[in-house]
Amino acid sequence: MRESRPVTLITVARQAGVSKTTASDALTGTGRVSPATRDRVMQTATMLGYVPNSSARHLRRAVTGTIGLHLPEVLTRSDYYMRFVFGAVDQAAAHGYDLTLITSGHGSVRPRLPRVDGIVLGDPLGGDAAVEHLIGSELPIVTCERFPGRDVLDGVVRSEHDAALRVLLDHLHDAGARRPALVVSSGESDWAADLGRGYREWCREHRVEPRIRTITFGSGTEAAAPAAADLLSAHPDTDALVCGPDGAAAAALPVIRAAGREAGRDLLLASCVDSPAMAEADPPITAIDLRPREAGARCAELLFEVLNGSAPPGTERIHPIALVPRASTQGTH
Amino acid sequence: MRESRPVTLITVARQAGVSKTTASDALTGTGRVSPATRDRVMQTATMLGYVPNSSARHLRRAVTGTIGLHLPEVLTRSDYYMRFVFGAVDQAAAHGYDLTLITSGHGSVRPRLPRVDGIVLGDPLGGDAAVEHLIGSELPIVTCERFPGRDVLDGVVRSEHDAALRVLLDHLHDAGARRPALVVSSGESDWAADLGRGYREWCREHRVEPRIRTITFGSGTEAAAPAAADLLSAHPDTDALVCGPDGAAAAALPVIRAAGREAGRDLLLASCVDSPAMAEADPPITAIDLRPREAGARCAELLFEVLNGSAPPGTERIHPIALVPRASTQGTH
DNA sequence: ATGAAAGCGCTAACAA
DNA sequence: TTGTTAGCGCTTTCAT
Repeated sequence: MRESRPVTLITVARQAGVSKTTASDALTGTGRVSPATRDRVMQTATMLGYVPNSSARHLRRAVTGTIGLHLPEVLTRSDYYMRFVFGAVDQAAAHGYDLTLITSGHGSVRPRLPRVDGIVLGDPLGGDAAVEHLIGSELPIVTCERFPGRDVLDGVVRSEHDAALRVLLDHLHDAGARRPALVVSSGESDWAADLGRGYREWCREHRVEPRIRTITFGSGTEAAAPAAADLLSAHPDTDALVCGPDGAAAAALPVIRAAGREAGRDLLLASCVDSPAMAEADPPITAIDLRPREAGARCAELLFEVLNGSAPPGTERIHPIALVPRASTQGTH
Repeated sequence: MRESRPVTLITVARQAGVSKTTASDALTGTGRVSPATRDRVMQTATMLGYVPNSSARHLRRAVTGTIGLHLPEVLTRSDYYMRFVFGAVDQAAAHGYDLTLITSGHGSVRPRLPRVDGIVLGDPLGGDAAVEHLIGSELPIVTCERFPGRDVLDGVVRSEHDAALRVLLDHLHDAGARRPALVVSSGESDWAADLGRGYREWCREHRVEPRIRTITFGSGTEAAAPAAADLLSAHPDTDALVCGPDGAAAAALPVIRAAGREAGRDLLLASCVDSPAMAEADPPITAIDLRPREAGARCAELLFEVLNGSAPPGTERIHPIALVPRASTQGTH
């Protein structure tokens, strides 16, 4: 037997012997009703299993109860973004919000604005038309990492990737590496730009020549292997390899073996993005844990604060990230 | 300047010189209006950038426009589930539906039923209290894989894992393996039960003794390594290792090396769940591609058909899966 | 401290 | 073929 009739506010009100208004005020806790009636109403509500109809509520309040999330189109390849999404969904749910994934709308001609109260942009890429379009919408926007070439919008959650990379390079140095090389994505993303900068600065300070190979953002691991191979053949005395893109370090492992080197011994290897693949590689690969789930949650959190006015526009929050040392940077001591 | 006033149905109607109803009928395509006015209304709608207010629509139609998705609590560890979710979200979006992730509600005492029009259960585990609760809700339910010990609910999308495993075992046999072993999850999931059955049948037909180690569903890769190690030391003449759980095969690689064996040469290795980690392992690991994204999409699709009555209750759909041979099962020919 | 009434934007029923 | 009216469930005036 299907549920006969959903329990509405009126059901509760009648049962508790009060008006719609009072019932509403009691349940939403506006502090307008006496504690006594409030308790009574709440009790009957729980008893009847009342669940507010969010469509009606949203209609009345002229909000959607939904936030939008846009990510670069590398989704399925990336453990990082998957976790980021779940963190954001979690946090949204905790605030009673839904989350809609905003696709870049390859199909539709004029990408329609989604019905959302605000937007989170994960790793906004410079030159991304969809991102530009969203920014033009005047909706509250929080980004994860800065949008290259623009001021902070309503809010930003970002990490100090340059500093973290320098910690990683110091760690490699401690393990004996003197000529570290870097495989990194091109700089449309603030993250990649940060990494490049941190690396170059470190090299300057340590008076070593930068050895960089750049691959397309989101190109994934196919591009990483050739880049690593090229790097190792061009500079055979490289004693440490740092890979930026998610998963690239794992893809470099076969290349390293093919070059007759041994990861973790005569060639240190590290990744700027941690993932299960890094932990389970052989040898396990040292990586920077970007804590994507927390990052996603914090972006959503900040957006809610912007929405309710408790965070001023332009708020910037630093999301801490951490080095996870593993066998791949053990060296020979 | 914030958007002055959202464009509503009335705006469109007035602009097109028709009534609310006609505008509505024109835009929803009920076939009540003349083609001429229909075109005119649609044109003004696009011109004004009209976006229907889904809260109002849902309120009126007495639906939520949302489907629920419940998964076993192994989410973050599993590439499979991540993809599954995105497939379902995609499909839902294509039908104008939102998707709410249903958590097992560790926090709340009495797990509240979510406001959804129907539910997809991914890999429902026997004995899962949250799943039982959802099933008791009388909401339309579609499962991915059968719910152990129960009849098909409103619909099921499932794959023939036993058959696929037999194809895999034949493949190993062709590559010279005669004594294959299996690491699999315990049988609360229909998937794992299927695998166990397929393996035992194959063994019986080929007159070899089954060599199985069982680990907890969702325990991830920590449990897989010891199980594999135990298997190899108990049966040193094992010449092929098949791992069920997502990622377990990659975790087995170090164990295999430690045992002095070489994966793909004197010990074939395969996984029952494909993932990027399998493709990028060294050597790349043969696996069964479960096509999770498509599976998620098909579950959502079937649920929609159940909701609009075009699929009869109890509908069962087979989701094809495929073996992806890689170097890890090359053997010595 | 509480009620009554209006109305959010939409669609289904009833008219014409 | 089209228009008018009512009402989905809720919150917000405005009144008491």
